[in-house]
Amino acid sequence: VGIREEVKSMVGIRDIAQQAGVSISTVSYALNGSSKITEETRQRILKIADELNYIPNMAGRALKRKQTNIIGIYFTDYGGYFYGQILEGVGSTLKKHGYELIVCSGKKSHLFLPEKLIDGAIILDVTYKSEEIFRYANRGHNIVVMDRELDHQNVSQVLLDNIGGATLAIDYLVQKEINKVYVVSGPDIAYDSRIRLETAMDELERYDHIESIVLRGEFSKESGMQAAKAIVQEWNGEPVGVFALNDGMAIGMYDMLKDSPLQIGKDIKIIGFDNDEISSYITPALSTFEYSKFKWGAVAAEKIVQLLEGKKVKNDLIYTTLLRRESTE
Amino acid sequence: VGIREEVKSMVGIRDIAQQAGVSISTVSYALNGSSKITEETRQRILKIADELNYIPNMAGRALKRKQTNIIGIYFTDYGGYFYGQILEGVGSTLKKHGYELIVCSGKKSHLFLPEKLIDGAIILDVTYKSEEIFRYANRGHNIVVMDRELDHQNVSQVLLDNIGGATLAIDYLVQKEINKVYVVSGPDIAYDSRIRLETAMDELERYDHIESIVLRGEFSKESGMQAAKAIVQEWNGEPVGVFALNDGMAIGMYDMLKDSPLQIGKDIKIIGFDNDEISSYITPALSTFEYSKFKWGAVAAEKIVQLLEGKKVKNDLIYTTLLRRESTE
DNA sequence: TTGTAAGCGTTATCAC
DNA sequence: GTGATAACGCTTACAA
Repeated sequence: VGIREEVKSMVGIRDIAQQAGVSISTVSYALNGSSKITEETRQRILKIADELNYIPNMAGRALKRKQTNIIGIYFTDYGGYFYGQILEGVGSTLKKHGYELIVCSGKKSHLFLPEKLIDGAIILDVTYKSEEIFRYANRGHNIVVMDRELDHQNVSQVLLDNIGGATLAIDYLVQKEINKVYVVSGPDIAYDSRIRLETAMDELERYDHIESIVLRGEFSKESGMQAAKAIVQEWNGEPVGVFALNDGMAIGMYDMLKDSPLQIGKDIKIIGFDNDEISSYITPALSTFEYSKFKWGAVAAEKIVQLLEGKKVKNDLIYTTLLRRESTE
Repeated sequence: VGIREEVKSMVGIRDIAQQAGVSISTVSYALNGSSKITEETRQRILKIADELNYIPNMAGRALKRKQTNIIGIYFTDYGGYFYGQILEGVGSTLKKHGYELIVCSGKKSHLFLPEKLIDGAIILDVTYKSEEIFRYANRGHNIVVMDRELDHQNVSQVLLDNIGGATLAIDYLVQKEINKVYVVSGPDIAYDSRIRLETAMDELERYDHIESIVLRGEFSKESGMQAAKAIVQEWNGEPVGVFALNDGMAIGMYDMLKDSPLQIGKDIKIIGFDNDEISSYITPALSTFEYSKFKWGAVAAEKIVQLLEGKKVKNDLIYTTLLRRESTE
């Protein structure tokens, strides 16, 4: 009782060979579609393999082939909608090229690459240190990064056009008859945050009459609420603009502003980034920057395949477009 | 130019052995912390391994050990928020027990189990046929299912308390002075949908004065819109109730009802299931059934670990609670 | 066309 | 305590 049932002794190519009365190499050839074998024996072997429910052992195969045809994608966490779309893009593209995709998270899974469990990695994970990526790239592993700049022969990048987006965000806000613009930043470790912040501040400098204020956030809803609180406290009745560096924080601000005198779209004009699914459902709908997450993933997938095929790979940019909604009138 | 850079010839235990002037078995012992070795030689070997940047090869190890310490979780698709919470639960729990988690999707990845790339599988994926699960279970593989009933020595289940939820949903609606209740179903293949539908209809039969109508949906926003359209068309001015078998469809209904004379919460009282993140942001906020997705995942993870440890495992149920919000007044 | 045998990188059983 | 050596399941020269 309660004793562990051993996995039924696996059927391998030697079992098939024995059944078929041939050698294991013949079986291997038959299974792998080698042309060195009679169509007749192949059929016979295939039939037996099927009857025995043969499924090749990954470890044995990988050990010999030195590849698994599996790509790993790394995210900071498992957060929502955002990743879903990317995964659809990556997954469907990899499938076309005969690769499987697995989603990984956590420090230990970083080893999948040097352990050779996966043939390549796609990274959108701030907790994955660039230094570590470099180390693996130096070992000869192929990697695509979606969240940083990294110059290496074995690494390719697919980044968002944060600069275009952030510039446009500011330009759009300042034409709204506003004298004060808050920029709610993400964490410093996040590349997207750094670039958006830097760009926004540079752009704001071009407008002398605008007072600009940075509020530190963490890309989380909670930090958005904090930022909103600060804004409410120092509000002087004049309309203000807010560029939240992601939608999550903007949504957090909504939660806070609900119980304040500031009316979104009128007293406070908010613009986010990333086009979260929620952004179109909240009231008033949130202006934001959208881009095809599917395409972003698909392009990343193409890059990793090209790297693995030894092709020359250039970096790419995913463009963003402004969605004007009610939060900015 | 463009020639594929070969992965630097991997350093293995034989390289370490050579460097250290010992045999490979000694190295293996040192690395795996065997007590048959001088602390001194161990330190020396560890140092060399570190200098050489040694990382064990997964395939070699898995081949010998016959296990990988990796668990795979299977979802129907990569859809959003819902899965994120579950993954946090599964991932953190598995980590405690020394297992890694990978997220898989797609037919071919089903083979990871018999290929022995993963030690066990957690399934929440309607496209994973029960017949296939049975087949693998019969081969001796351990599996936890979150979306069906399956009686097998090597399979354990962690299901939602759909019956409790659906019963309560109907009871709650009928006390709202309503004479007509629509049930918007999910697809037949989905266990959760079947149980919720069945339960709701059974419960509705107990109320003679209530007219009940089933509208077929697919758990998608689009199918929710279709359902709403049908309801609007036959509306006679009397308030009606709707039990949407998931929040996604309820949200789709909102989209449609926006341009109709029916006012949500007054003319049409809607209740969903699953507590999507969006449900609290839409206006009016959607009444729904919530449950801890984190816990659901955590329990599933515990089950798979227990199965792998050969322990006796019993099935489990995750309870749901009604969130009363404005969509039902 | 088929068989023999070496080897992929580990682990683990023996001897010593 | 350490070292040969045989597996693990598969692929692939090379031989027959």
